[in-house]
Amino acid sequence: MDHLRSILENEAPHLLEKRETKPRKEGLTELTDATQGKVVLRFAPNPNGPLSFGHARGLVINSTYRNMYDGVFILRFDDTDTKVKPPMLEAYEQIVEEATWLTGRAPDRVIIASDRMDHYYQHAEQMLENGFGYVCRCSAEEFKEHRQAKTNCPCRDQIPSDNLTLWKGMLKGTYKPGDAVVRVKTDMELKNPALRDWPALRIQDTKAHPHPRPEVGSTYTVWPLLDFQSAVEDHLQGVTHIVRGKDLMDSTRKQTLLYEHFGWKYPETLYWGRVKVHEWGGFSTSQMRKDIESGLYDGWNDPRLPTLSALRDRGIQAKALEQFWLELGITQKDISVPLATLYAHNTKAVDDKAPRLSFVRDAAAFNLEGEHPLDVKVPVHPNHDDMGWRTWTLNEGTIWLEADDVAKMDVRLKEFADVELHDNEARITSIERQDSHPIVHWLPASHASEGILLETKNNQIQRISGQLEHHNHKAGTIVQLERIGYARVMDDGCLMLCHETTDEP
RNA sequence: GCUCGUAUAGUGUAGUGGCCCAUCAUGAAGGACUCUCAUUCCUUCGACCCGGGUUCAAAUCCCGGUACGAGCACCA
Repeated sequence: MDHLRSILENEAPHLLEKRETKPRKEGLTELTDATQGKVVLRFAPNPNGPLSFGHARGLVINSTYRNMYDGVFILRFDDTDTKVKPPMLEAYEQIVEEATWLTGRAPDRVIIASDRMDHYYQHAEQMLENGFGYVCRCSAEEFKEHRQAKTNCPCRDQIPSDNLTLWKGMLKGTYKPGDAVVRVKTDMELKNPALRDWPALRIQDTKAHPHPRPEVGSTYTVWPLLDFQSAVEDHLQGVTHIVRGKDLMDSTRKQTLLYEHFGWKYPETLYWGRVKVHEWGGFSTSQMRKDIESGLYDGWNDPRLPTLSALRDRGIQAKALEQFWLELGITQKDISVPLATLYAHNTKAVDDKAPRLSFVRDAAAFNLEGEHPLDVKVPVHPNHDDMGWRTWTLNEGTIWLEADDVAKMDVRLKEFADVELHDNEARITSIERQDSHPIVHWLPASHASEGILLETKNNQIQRISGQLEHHNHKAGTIVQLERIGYARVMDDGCLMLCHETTDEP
């Protein structure tokens, strides 16, 4: 090897020079077949509750692609189930608002499936007329057997006119839920059992389970299933690219078969794997809904819940969520991530703007003894003089110290003086800083009031009481409590810790 | 069971046959700066699932195994 190297050095030294390393890929991978200005993307959450952490991925990825290609981003409500996953009326508005907050702009288009039933009916009829769909009157169990045995169900051979008659019957309310369903004719021999003559529309009892939107209510009893509704709508909206979870891979295959029947071109599709968060495990919208109704949680923005509104109320910035999801990209791997990663992004988003504030937990009172200047001036932000100063006037002698710091005996009151602690006395030993005194945060009693810091820990909300520095930050401001962490101002006396601490093992 | 998918440091991620004794972030440990246990900066730690094959050359291509995940709903 060394010999070869020396030969090369003499004969062709340029071969030994290191070539420039390829730059690391930045941002999302390019979409295939994407033309600037011609890309149409959509994200379709079920409005059966407000958005949660996982939904942020769909929003961030799709809207980032929208921006990359100067395309169109559609927010679509797939609200076609009134019984198993009934929509929540308030969620429609809230989701649009949350999506706007997260992506920094309103969706280019908002589509509500329950407004567009006529389109789905038309396409169902077209399907029956052209013989690539049929009305199946088998029970779910009966059909399941056909699917497994790869045998055609008797309804499959009905001629279009008979199917149309049955379809009219479905619309008129002749059948009850489960009595009739419209199927897409694929092939019962297909390798993947999920694709064999899949159901496209079914009957729902909207008298017993009305749609929560008053303009829809009990108007319709025949409803499209996701695979059909979504496929037709994607075509009508001219969607060019779909990015979605890989649990929907079979959905793509079903829909591609439908597109072939209609003679449409299916959008380019990308998938991501499942994401779990260490600290949260599994949460489903319907489970959260139950737990809120039963009183286990205070509401959708309960800080223990992984909803977007809860995260937002805890002071997680849209930018941090965006960075977090972009960093994960769109791999199909199933992953489990710690919240620490999100918090690291949030710290970056928040620190430079966060005013500093003192909060003394489990405050112990001390009398200040000794000579000292009357005023203490502390910066609002150590790196930004232009953010101003906090001035504390020490006309009274009482100061607050954290219970945990009291044990240290000799401490440096941050930005002020070294003191010795005896009983309830804090005797000033030096105004100048002496080495080796641990620096602690503190407050003069005249500039502090009783306050509460809320922290989510082990799925509990801890209320930490203490003395909070007087301030006039508006509710919603993210401050940094010195030596504690970032917190969001709830109201004058109450703060919420942004990044909960984890107990050391 | 059938079908489909994925496997790179503790956690994520880059890498599409030679730029790779493998990138970046996060994490952990140490340090500098700092009158915060913050921010910023520096250093260190640590990985190509296993076994075959193709090739002059494999993290990368092929086959097999293993592990994990998803779908097989008249839910989305």
